[in-house]
Amino acid sequence: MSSPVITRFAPSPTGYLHIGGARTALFNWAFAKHAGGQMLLRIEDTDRERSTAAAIDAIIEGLTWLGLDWAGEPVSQYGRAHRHREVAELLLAQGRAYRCFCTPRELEQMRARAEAEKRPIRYDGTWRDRDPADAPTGVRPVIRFKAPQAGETVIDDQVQGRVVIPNKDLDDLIILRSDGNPTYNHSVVVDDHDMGVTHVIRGADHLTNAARQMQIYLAMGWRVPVMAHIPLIHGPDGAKLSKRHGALGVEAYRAMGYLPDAMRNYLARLGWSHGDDEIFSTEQLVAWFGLENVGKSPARFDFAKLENLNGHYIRHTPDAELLRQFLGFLPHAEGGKAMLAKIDEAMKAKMLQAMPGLKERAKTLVELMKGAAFLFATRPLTMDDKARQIMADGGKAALQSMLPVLDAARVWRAADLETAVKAQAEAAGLKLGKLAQPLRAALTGTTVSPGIFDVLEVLGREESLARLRDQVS
RNA sequence: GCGCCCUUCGUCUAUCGGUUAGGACGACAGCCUUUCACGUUGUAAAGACGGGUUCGACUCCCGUAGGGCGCGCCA
Repeated sequence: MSSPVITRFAPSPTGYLHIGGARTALFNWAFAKHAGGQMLLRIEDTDRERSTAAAIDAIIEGLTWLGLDWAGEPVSQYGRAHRHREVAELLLAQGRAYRCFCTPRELEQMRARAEAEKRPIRYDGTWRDRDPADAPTGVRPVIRFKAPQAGETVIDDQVQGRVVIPNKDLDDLIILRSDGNPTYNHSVVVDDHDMGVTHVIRGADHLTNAARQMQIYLAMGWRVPVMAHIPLIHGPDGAKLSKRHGALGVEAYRAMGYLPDAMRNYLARLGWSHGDDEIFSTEQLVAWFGLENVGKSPARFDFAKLENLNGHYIRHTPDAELLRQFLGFLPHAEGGKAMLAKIDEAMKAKMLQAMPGLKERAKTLVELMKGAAFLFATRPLTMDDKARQIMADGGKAALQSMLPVLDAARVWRAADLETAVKAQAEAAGLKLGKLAQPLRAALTGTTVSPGIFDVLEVLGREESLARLRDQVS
């Protein structure tokens, strides 16, 4: 029996939980749960300017919405700075690190020169073996890790395989800034070690960092955790995921009306697979998840598939539960709060009644919201001047002739009504090209509606049907 | 520029040396439905390229091309 698995999700508070981060969290979570272990949450908040309470809340809320939990309280990396400093001093004392007195300006010049000469951009090791007595006055030094210069660093990655990086390509990284604060690569190692993390699962953008971090583990004589670098998510064009491609926070997806279950399912399938299984429960994900089934190539984000999946989850969620989720979604939706304010118990009952017809047509909760809008229309429905004119011009006759058809149909949508009215009008020899739009608005009270007969069903068929006839005649 | 990684239908993927290269989304066509949606049936659609290794390569090796990531006193 091996030691319990401990994974961690370690986002930096950027203001929202990035979709890629959400998937990383999901993988960490699923892996830990699968192994009967647990996931920890650490906020990489050493960049004080970015680390606001709101940014941290966004991460926690995003994870919670996705249904991912973690053990214990979130760890603040910044809060552990003293420990990072302590380890840096230890490395210094052991001769595994040294003080570097180069100024940022000098380093910049060094980089510029290297670039101009087409040389690898790397710290040249000026202070690596230089006598600290040569130190210029007035320069606060940083502490650099004394990285091995020969040989290679090998990462036995669970996803990427055996990755070999020549040590000559890794320079002496700064572990402690001149202001005494630790840098990322150093903090990560100290924290992961101290927190007992057994498996580090993170984005492939950290692969090179893994090599540098491993050198620190080795220098400290610490056990190196199992590494797994999962491929990044790309945009539809194969390039980096941009804002317009979906590089949004999970909050944005929530606002777009995606169900957390659908999101979780979609994200899990992005880069991971279990044979031909496409739709699976969280329990199945946990039961099936393994690093060996994570692919190595980046996956493109595909809204069409997400939407399809979301539609499936909406359709398969029991009405009452869907209503509950819908109500919880409204505060996050554009215009949702206004709708929420109009929802009382009676309205909830109506919505529940209309739900079977509604959810069949909605791929997102936003569509569900639009679909439900007809329930809020005030009655009797009113016609605007334009509609009235059209009715006088022959629209009334056309519509009247349609009543038997309307009556027979179980469900009508505004868009369909438009088509049907046009067809009917043409058959009657009427010029009603412009009839549909205003008529639609007039009859349903909204521009988007699942249709008249949904209204009738919910309000009471007889009465409303009579009211509709009144309007037309 | 240097290092590392990636490459099967448009997209997500299965395949772990021998398959008619399978599934899903999307697309198209039909059925169901007096509309839409749902459902359902079917069609088109892939191993980047070039060399090897092997009786046999999508699968293993090398190269080329294309793409990605990294190279901060950011994380």
